[in-house]
Amino acid sequence: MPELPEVQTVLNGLIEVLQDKTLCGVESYYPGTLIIDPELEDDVFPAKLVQAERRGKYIILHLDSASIIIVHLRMTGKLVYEPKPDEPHRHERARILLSAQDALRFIDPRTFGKITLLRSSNLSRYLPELGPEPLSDAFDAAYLYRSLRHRKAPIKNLLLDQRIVAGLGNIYVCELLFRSGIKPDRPGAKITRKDSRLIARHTKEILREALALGGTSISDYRQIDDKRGEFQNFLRVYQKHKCPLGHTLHNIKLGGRSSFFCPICQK
DNA sequence: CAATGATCCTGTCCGC
DNA sequence: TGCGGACAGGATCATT
Repeated sequence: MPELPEVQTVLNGLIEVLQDKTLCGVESYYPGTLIIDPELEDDVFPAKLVQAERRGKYIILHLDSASIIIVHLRMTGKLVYEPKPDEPHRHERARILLSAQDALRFIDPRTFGKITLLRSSNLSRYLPELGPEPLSDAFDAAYLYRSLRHRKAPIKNLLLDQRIVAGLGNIYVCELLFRSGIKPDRPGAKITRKDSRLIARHTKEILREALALGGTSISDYRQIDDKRGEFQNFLRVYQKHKCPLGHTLHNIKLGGRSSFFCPICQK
């Protein structure tokens, strides 16, 4: 459930933690969590972090050894800084080793998360096709209208498609559609120019609000120092029974995801 | 190409 | 009290 605000918050914490640290290696304790590029050079570690960025829900760590670490938290992944880690925790799937015996633990009960270690020049090969960042100028009403006008899938599914816009997940899509007054099952082709403006505006608005509060902590998500985000206190429909006006909410499955909406406020 | 559905996985919750 | 089943969902793959 980490979406753009949660991933960005983790990245911000990671930049703090990795300041002046030397990365010494990666270990994995669960098959499939750590992916190693076959073309990776031999002498990757020790290495310094030279740049850390986020693209959609992917964290991209550029090392000075012409290599990159990509982290994807998926559902339940957590990065936890530990000055003196002992034996791997029950749900610890991998570990990024730092100087002076400290480490970043990758805790992931449901095991969907991935850490990839690759040669820098192969980055495009290891990142899927991703649409524009929702907070960038490229994500505007005109772009959205063009992307949706010939599609008959529900708007909810289309906004979850990372090829259309990168970084949204189930929680924020439910919330931004409520704010936009649009039912989640409306076909993309029925989204007007005016609706596109509402979606673009509310997407940016809600992401900025959530970023300012360190994200939404539902179930497993935590910041790198194990603090919760606070945006869950401002959700209006996700996992709620009534909208802010007191109307009873509906919950339908779209693309296998629960989709909360108000049958009165959303058209 | 577009749309849909299954799949992966385990902690948690619910009903009986 | 215990157990079986439903549920949570991001990305990928298979099918139509």
